[in-house]
Amino acid sequence: MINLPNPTEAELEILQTLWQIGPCSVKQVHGLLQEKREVGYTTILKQLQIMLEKKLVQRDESARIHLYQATISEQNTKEKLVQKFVINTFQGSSHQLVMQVLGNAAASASELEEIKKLISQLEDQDSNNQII
Amino acid sequence: MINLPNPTEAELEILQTLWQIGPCSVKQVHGLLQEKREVGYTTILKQLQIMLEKKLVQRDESARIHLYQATISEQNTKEKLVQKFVINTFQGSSHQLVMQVLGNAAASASELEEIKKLISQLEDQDSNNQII
DNA sequence: ATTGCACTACGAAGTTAATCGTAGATAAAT
DNA sequence: ATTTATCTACGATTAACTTCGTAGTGCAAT
Repeated sequence: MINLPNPTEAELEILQTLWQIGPCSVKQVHGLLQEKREVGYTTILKQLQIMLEKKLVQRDESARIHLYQATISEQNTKEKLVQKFVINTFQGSSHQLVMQVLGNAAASASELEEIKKLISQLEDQDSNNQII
Repeated sequence: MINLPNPTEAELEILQTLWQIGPCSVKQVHGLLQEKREVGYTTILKQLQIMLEKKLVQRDESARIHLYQATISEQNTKEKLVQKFVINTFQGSSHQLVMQVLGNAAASASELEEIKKLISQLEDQDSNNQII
């Protein structure tokens, strides 16, 4: 599996809708994005064509209306983006990022609960690793 | 206080060194960055001049060797960068970002401790807010 | 005084992103 | 069969970023 380039900002915006609704036409993508901001139809079309060249998406050309879908997973893409961001902004310290975000964003009690739960799981894993 | 533009990637790299060592000359910045990657002296000089125009830095021109320093704080800058990143990548859900990072990066036990401590503090604040 | 060094100023080139307009092709509607 | 609407293809533009070379300026050392 070759390594595809990270999506740009505009590309990510499009990917988000592809991840959300699955294979779809330019028109559909444009329709959804149009709700968020003013953007031309051919802009989206062109972006999708560029993304096709970059292999960020693939398309079904069997019908006249082409259907596009993402070739990269949401999870994996976001992992890479986070990784790059952490390197650029926090010199690789993801721990610093977490502290920053938690200190900053007013997390709800239930969200904090969820995070605590995840931490417990991680700690369990850690201790297992050490025991084994 | 007017709102300055977010620093670009190259600008952020320079800002990190300014934050680290305080007011300093082009030569000093270049020296430090040179350790990380090959980069020309005038590249850094030009960047600093551009950053000066953008008011991301200010400089002391009293001596022949100009001294640059950041006009924006590390904390505040990173907050804004994180905010933008969360919007672009996680559609505004910083909670999602935290889950992603924690699940991903192998945090050390002590780091997890630190995060737990912060969460406890946040929870205390929350309950206080609710009581009052 | 002349030469050489260190620093700044500035322009220019190369890239990448993002956006859109126009033209061409295909299908649908009259 | 023409016209109309809908899509795709493609070129062009604009702006931002990054990088560096060259030229100029002033200080220092001979």
